Amino acid sequence: MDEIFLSPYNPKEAENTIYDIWNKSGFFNPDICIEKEVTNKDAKAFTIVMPPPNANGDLHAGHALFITLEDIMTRYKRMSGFKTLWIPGADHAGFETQVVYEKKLEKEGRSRFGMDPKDLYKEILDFTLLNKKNMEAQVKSLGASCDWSREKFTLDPEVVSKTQDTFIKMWKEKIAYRGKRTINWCSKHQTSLSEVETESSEETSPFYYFKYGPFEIGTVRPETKFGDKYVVMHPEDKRYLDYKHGQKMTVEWINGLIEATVIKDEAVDMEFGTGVMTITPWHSQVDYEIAKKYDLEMEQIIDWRGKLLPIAQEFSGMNIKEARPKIVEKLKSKGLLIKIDESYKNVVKKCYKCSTIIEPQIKDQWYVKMESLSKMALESVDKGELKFIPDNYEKIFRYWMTNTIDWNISRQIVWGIPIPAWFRRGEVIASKEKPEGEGWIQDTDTFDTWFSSGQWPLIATGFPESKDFKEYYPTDVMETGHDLIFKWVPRMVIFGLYLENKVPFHTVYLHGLVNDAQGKKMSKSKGNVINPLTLTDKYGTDALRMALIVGNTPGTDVALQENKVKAYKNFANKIWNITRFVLSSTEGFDGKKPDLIIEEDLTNILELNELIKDVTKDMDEYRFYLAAEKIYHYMWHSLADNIIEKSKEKLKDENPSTVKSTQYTLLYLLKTSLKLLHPFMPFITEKIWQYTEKDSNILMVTKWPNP
RNA sequence: GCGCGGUUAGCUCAGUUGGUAGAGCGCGUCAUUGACGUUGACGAUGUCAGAGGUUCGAAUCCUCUAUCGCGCACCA
Repeated sequence: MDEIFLSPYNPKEAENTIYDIWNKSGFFNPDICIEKEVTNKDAKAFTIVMPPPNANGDLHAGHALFITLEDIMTRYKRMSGFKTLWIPGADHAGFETQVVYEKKLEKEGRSRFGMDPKDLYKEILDFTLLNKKNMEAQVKSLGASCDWSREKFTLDPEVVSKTQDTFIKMWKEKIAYRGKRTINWCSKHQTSLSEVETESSEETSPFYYFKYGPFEIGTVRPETKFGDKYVVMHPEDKRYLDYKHGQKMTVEWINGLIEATVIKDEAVDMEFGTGVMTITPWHSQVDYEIAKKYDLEMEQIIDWRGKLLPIAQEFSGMNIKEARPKIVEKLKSKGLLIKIDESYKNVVKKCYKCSTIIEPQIKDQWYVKMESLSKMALESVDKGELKFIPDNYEKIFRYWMTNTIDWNISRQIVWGIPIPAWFRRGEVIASKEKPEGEGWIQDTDTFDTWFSSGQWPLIATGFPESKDFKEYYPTDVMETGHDLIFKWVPRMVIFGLYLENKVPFHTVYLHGLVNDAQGKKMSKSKGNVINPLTLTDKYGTDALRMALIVGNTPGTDVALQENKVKAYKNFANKIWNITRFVLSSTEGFDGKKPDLIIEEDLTNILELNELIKDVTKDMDEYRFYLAAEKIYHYMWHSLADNIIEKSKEKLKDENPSTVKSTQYTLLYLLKTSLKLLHPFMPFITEKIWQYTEKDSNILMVTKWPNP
């Protein structure tokens, strides 16, 4: 027996060398598995595309969970004889990274405004590439058996080019279009945001009632009201039957007299407030719809920095927050303020990154028509081409796909894939090259990250024509966080169907959030963020992996408790000592199956075979949380506590065939257990394999046991 | 308001098609030095949120209620 077993298991030491052994073996790459004949040439493919971690910082606990899950699937399938490919990636994470970088600039007393966009881009690129290396090293330290030779970065030239091609195709087919409409504007980040990049929170705000000619109008936003010259009410509202649609009247307003026009429209809720409202089409989605319907004038009141425009006269240039009380004060002094309801609750939409209140603005943007695309996505679910784990997410997916609005794909940030479009007066052309003729100006906007990420399964496998694409697309499983069920998953499905007429994967496995030990969401402000790498340093990667997997059902959030990680470190040591016992008890044993296996050993082998059956079924049905626990329980409480205990007597038996039978069985049980455990605890199992199977291939490519 | 999910041992959570409740941590008693003290043996603790229903039988299926969490939408 090797001396290494005389001291307790040292995860750090093992992990440092084991990953290199795997990596150098080349077996992360299915081509090499075939070349070296550990996988059959005509084996069925199993492919996972890794959701590319953002290359803008350290991995968090959620990454550790998803890497573990995907690694378990990958290792299991590889051992089961599949031509297994797990493609890693790195995400430039457009807006996310730009926000991270802007914070960095802010700390340095700098700002992106005033910087040359090219310089800014270069700086963010350097920052990202540096972090990309860091991120990759962390992914490796978690044991990910992905094929690094196929890694892709979301800003690789071919990725950029293919993303742009898709856009041009969509433009030619009129699925992507240029449109002027209400957008979500973050005045801090100076960009528009999609619906999923905003978050709403309920707040209590003063609700003001003002006199507007003969009417009383209510509003929470007096600062937008300068230009309000349309007063809207429901056509059937009995209180206002005397007023006719289109009727004009002169009313006293914030900065003097204004000519107001009566508009009658069903959009007004008669029950709400006084049933009368004035509209501000430029800064409200609902108002915009009304204005468009009657072809009303629209005027911008608030500029892109959140300041009032000259229309506000004396308030011009003032920040809206500061202006609001002053405007109310002025209206009050003119006798136009009727009352203030201080307990009004409304929902405020905010930038999900900086919580700046979103200012609806009207702006030309690029949109993708969603209706026909979401219909295709729904059909693929109907046809059973797309399965969700857990299955209740199918409902959420359907809900999301039945309520789609056109998708704003342009962002006013430099860090991203440029939108290949050109403008000249009223003309628009989508093209990578500058169109013929003079006067064309290139679009400076970039794509929403999800526009490129949505094509990731295609692009990562080499769409549209590579050898890999033919072999590995459609992929098999998309494993990602349940919060991406509406942000990302539908977009991948849509692009897969749109570009290739196939769903990009047949199974969507959704994991939950990793919370702190009390089950509370981790957040920097609460200070309860657990860095997975401090846990792996302390207890080993295998232990963290087990702690994240056991008992964690798909879709359910998991509480990450240090105690639990520690418990699996103990387990690792237990395995180490089982090995120590088995190796020391089988010294001199030739390893060959003896002619006689005594009855007790047969029973033991049968028991393990039952476990293999059970675990294999769990693995096939994605119940990793059960499989892991069963193997754990078997090794500790059957193999160690019972079988090994009893073997001590048998090994002293006078009959050499009893001894041989016992030795053979102990080795068999240990080695088989290691195979079963390998996808979950790859490091320690591989490490031990080096001592139990000196002459054979590495455990990673050893066949999964048959019962 | 609508939707989804949870409510099981002190804590964090499992419980796959309905068949006398499980894990880890924690707790109690005992053991003690040749696999392992990062240990072993034994043990305690649950009206499975509540009520009603289906069933020979319900933590599991159905209905309602309470409560927590999350998501979406909220109209000036």
